[in-house]
Amino acid sequence: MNLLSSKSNPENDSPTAHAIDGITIDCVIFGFNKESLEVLLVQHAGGESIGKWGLLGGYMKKEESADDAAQRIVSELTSLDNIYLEQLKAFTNPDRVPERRVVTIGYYTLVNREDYNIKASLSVIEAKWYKINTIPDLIFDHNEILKFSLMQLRNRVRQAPIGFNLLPDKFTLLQLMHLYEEILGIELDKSNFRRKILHMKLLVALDEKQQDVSHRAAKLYKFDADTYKKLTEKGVNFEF
Amino acid sequence: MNLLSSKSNPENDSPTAHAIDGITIDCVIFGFNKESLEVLLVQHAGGESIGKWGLLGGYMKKEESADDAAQRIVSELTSLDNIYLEQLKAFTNPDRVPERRVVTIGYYTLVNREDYNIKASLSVIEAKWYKINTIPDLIFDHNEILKFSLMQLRNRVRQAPIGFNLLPDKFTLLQLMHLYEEILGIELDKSNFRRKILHMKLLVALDEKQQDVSHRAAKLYKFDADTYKKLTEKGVNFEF
DNA sequence: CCAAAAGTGTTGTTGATACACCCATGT
DNA sequence: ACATGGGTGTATCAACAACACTTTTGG
Repeated sequence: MNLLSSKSNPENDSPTAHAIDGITIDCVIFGFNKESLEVLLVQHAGGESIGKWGLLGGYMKKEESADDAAQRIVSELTSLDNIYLEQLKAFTNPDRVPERRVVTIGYYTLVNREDYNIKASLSVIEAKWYKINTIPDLIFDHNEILKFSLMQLRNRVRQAPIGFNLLPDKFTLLQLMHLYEEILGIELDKSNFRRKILHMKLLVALDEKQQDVSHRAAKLYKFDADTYKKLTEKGVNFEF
Repeated sequence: MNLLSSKSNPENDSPTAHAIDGITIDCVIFGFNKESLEVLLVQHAGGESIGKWGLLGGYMKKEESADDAAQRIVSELTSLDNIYLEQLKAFTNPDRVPERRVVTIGYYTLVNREDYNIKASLSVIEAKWYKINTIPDLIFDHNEILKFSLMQLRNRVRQAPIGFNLLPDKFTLLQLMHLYEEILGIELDKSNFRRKILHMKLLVALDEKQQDVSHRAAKLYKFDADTYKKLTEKGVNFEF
């Protein structure tokens, strides 16, 4: 009756015939600078495509999960811990890497550039921020991974307040608005944005104002993660 | 300067130290029956957990992509081609399978039960539909994969009309409404649902009615994929 | 005083929600 | 005639878009 036998659950099979050359992790690291969304790329050091830029990557070790591997790889470069990290998907095209069969699991992360800058000097890999619309030709399928991550970011940002991870702890409403404008590629109305975002009760107004600006100083706010958790069950709508 | 050397792009490294035992594909196959959402599970035939149910799975071959592998594996069981299939993510917990290091790439698919039933007899694996809220204990981390796929389905169904893949070509508005009610776990107002869905112009009214029902026969509709493609750029909102 | 950005108020329109009601058909 | 689901109409309310306006501050 069961001609396919154990094929129905192949994780029990002997794997010899199916082994591949390895699994890597590649991370799209997003940052926000003034008014533009940027990505951290690293210099390709060895191998056949020397000199080209690519995403930060590394091998997944046998005894760690992909999430752990991604956290490790990112903190090796940036010294940042506990950053927002989310898996994109596995990229498995058989000829995505010449000669060998390497599957990569894509991740994207949102970092606060202010935190990053403090510790960037610890890094020993050549790394550089690129604006989202001036990305060069990258190694392997990294352009594809990047494109996918942008799509994912645009989707996720509408459903959860992940955008806050790109900003400093204290920010103005217009900074936040510019962030959304840049990520979503749309223009927003100042007045309507204020009303909507304040209505959500996710922001806490601080007793502080901007310093050293040549115009009226704006009030600073911080994101209230606790309130968010309480609201999150009902589903918050970040459509702008 | 570049102490980490080629580590920055590990896909160029020798893979020997990192090789894992294999990559499998596991598919959550969703179907819709009368008023309930169901999942197709298969009997675990060999290995240590004999007799247990699990997701349909198979090895990814060295020369195929994960998408191709998933299509192949599903059509081997159901004889269905060209079904709606989407990658969930990679599941990589180091001890998700005892003894060996097997990473699986999860997929979910939406099938039309009417099509499926016709050809089900070709299958040689024990397979059975389970209602979404009566799922037994599954092998490995398959319960986790299933849970994740449900979450994903609920999210995706709000943003694109993928739900249609679960219905026959011709359906009534109330069938469609029940589908959304079941997937999202909410109650909908008949009148408001009609208005909203017809407003979208994604449905084409057919010159046909239900047959053999013991009440007023409802008009049949079909989904218009062309109109959807035209509308899809502006973003269609399937929030109910 | 002017530029530039912060911040407030008003108004028309749209769309969601709730609910009442009529219609067609098989038993 | 009545049960069952199919299908229509309407009043109310909340959210959003557009846009005009006032306030604060540095140069």
